[in-house]
Amino acid sequence: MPRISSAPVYTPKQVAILDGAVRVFLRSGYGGTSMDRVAAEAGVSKQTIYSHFQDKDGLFTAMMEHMTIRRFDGLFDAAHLPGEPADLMRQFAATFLHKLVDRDYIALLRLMIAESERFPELAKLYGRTVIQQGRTLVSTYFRAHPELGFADPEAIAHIFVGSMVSYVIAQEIFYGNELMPLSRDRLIDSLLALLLPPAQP
Amino acid sequence: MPRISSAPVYTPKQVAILDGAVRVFLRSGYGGTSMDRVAAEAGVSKQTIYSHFQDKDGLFTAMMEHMTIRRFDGLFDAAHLPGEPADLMRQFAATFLHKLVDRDYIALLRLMIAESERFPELAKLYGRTVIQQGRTLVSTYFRAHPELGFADPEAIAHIFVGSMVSYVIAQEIFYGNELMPLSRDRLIDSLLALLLPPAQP
DNA sequence: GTCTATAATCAGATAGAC
DNA sequence: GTCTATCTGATTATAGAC
Repeated sequence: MPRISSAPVYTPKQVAILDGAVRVFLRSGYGGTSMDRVAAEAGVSKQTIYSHFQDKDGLFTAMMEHMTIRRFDGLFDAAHLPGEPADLMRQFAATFLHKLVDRDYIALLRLMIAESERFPELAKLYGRTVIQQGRTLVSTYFRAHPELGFADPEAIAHIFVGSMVSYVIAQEIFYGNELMPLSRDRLIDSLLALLLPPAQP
Repeated sequence: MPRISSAPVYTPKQVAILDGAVRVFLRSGYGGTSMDRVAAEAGVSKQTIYSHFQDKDGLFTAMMEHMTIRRFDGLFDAAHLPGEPADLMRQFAATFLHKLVDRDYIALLRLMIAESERFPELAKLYGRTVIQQGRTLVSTYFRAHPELGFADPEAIAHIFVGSMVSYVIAQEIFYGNELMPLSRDRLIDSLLALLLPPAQP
């Protein structure tokens, strides 16, 4: 089965460099990361990095692609299970939110947004791998269940996925948990109440 | 009427510096901005900037606060109009989306997210001024209209506001407009269809 | 292939004249 | 208060030995 993006194959030393780069870039951002720091974190010399990756941009790009593909490859595979829409959608939402509310995931999202103008190809890769894949999966499911009565499955899919993404941004990045708490369960309950109103007898 | 945040008063020269800082920071980010560039853009010398603002961090903080307060002060004031919920909510959504889909607004949002870890007080200011204010306004409206039948008005308010915020992020920052077009009208139509299902006779 | 040492550049911050 | 000129440290990238 062909994938949207294919992951490059890396040698163990390259993986060590990438892992060090992940730790530093995700914590300090692009501008706040020095190649010396990456070298120290990866346990290699700086020249070794330059011999495997073209320059700082090349290392950053490789690391971000690596993370995006690794983290989301297969994320949506388990969602084709049978079952009642209410159960399936609740489980999908809970799994998706659980993946999103994660230190590394949030740092990756923040960095993708931060550098989306300087690295548009990275932003597009992320758009295809995460956002488009999620939205397409959900809208395909909605299309297969016309009894749900959605006139525009893609727009509904965006609302479903997008309110979870914005939840993470509001609560985790903009410190909403301190200012205006809102539990994941409350979000999921209200989402399902909107999408699956109780059937009329 | 007291406001959540009070805007500092700046002299004309300080405003000129801040305006130059806005242009450079929003375009190039924090790390990509040099004080020399800001000085050139503002038409003053670098030392003049340092005499008015403590250092690069201080200038950045002042500029971001300035933008946040200027841009959103009064944004939500006109939303207390009477009218049918369907009309009012459609107009609110259209106005809100129109404000959000704007070059400067998107650049500010991107920069806030990018620097939210290094400048947590800025992120909290943004959370209070934009996100919390929007969510509170909408949930207050929902509470005043119990006939809408929302069990958890705050969660519904998040879904309403959050799907618009994530729409901007997906379509404008992650190049969704090229990969998976979705017009504002389709989003608003589906949002209102979910929130305001046709009344049963 | 990998390391140590170094070159060249750049940016934040300041000194001192006017 | 504002400007020109400068200092200092950090950073990217490379040269050359092993």
